[in-house]
Amino acid sequence: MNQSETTHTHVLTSVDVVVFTLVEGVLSVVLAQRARAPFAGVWALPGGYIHADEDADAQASAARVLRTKAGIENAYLEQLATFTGPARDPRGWSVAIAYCGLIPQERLPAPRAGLKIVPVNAPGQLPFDHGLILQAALARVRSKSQYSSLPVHFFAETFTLPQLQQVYEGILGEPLNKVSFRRKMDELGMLEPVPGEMLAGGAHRPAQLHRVRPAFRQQLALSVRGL
Amino acid sequence: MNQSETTHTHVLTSVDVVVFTLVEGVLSVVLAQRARAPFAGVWALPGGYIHADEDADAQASAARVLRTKAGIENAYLEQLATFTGPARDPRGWSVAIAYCGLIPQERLPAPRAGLKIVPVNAPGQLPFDHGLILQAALARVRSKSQYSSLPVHFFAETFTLPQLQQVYEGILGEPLNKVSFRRKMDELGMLEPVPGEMLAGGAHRPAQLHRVRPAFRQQLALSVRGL
DNA sequence: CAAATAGTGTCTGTAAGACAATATATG
DNA sequence: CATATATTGTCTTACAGACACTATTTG
Repeated sequence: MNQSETTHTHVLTSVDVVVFTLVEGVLSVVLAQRARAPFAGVWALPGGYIHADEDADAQASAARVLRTKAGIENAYLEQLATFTGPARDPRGWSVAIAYCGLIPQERLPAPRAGLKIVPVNAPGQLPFDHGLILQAALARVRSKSQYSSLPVHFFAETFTLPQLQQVYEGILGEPLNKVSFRRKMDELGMLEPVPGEMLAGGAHRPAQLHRVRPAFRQQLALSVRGL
Repeated sequence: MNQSETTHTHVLTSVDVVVFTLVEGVLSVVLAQRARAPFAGVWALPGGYIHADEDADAQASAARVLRTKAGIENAYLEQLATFTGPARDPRGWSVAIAYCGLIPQERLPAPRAGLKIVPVNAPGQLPFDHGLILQAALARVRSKSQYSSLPVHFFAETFTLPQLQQVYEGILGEPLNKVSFRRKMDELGMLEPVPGEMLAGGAHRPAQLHRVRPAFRQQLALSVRGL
């Protein structure tokens, strides 16, 4: 071995997770208060070191971090990007594998100290490069919402098409055509009506409840064109 | 600090680079022969450890690895994904930040021992999870070629629209409509004709040479719809 | 001028959005 | 029945692909 191969200087390797949820239609992100230095007491994205002895891969690390530091389980997770360099963490050259998560609000744990949900438009000042990571996650969610079924992960079991459309509109920040939206959802073929289940919500016709077809539960449906 | 934070078990952190080029219209990938264990002598994706003392970030590591292990400079690089886990490298739990690169064939170094360019369809058996990484890179290039200007990075300075269309067709593996292709390229607004420069290539009308507008040199033009 | 490829004009079909009609709840 | 929202039908418009025509070179 020559020197360049033996000098694999150790770098700090961690995961950071951006978990989105919808709070009354507003796209929001989960922040956790840091327990220790650096930035002790500061609100930040949930993150932590990889535990080589227990994590099957970095996504498992992300799930573990969410569970232990935020009490969150069963979020939909996908890898976002990896943020690296000598300056992003004061402890030294670091690698942060960032994950992007979606979860319905009702699956979040009860409000607790050290955990808060804030609108993505006003996250406050974030430590490290967490502001950058948040922006990247936001761009990812908005981008994928234009051509995939990603937003269904904001719902637990069943939902109506008008509810789903509202969620898409909340994420994308623009109104969508009702007919086109329903046509698209129909073409994606990923939803099915729950027989006999309607959501009555006022002095008007109730809406049909839908759910994700089992075959699509773990995967996303991608549309070739936009929604 | 509690135990879970002090036990940030060290993991091996490296970069792997998938560099694509076109060899007579065939999408091909650069492989380097491994100099040392594990898999000494085996053909693999160029890769190496991050050097915290000299790399500004992981992309700089990837550029350095390409330069030192393959003699490649000035490739267009973008981060692909990060591959992790205890099993992908026999040395232990590892993190490989994978990059995807594009380069025109004429910018590749002269043929040398320990370096080869093989068609993506017949890369041979690759060590680690490099087969998986290659497939992911391939999917990325094909996907982005459907809605972005990514393939212009297979050309050095100037090219004709028919040449560019052939490249898109080679990557996507299907013929494209000439009129639609030119309309799209025009809409993207990223190309400009080189005044007076034509490519005469036979007993027929010569083609106008184009180049990427300076403003788009370092970025991609994204089309909302497909090409 | 014949042949070959470059580049353009135009038609047609498909898909998205606008508009509006119908359906079904509550009070 | 008045009202409000769900759901569906239909028209219009925009855009991608098919087709064909013109342009320009070599031999």
